[in-house]
Amino acid sequence: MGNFYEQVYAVVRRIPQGKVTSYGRIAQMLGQPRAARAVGYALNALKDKDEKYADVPWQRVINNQGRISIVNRENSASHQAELLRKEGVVVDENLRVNLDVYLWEGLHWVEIDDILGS
DNA sequence: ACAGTGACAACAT
DNA sequence: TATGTTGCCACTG
Repeated sequence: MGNFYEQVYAVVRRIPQGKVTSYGRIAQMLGQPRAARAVGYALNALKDKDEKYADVPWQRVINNQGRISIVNRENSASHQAELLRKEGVVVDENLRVNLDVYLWEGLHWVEIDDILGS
């Protein structure tokens, strides 16, 4: 596992309850604006990890269109929707979230430096 | 070393 | 809006 994954998890852990962000925005925060797919890949890898990563709120990451990206895989998409609704995020019947309301502002460079410099 | 694989995103129809 | 296409990148066998 590369350090990139760890950086992704560190940022995702900072997303407050009731807010969401996108794969692309996380990639930007990490200084790699085109690594959106890799971010999704990193979150996908969480299911193969131990309880040490159980606190990563992966459900708070959706795509840039404000839509849940998980495709099929035994309804895990609706599962993500349920987790978000429990946190107070409104997810419509088409698995869409209003980013104008729930988008997380993200981290400032000082906080980013704190995370990456660990 | 290298081709294949995604929970992406931008752009074109 | 809704699809389809193309470029991307970290990670994996």
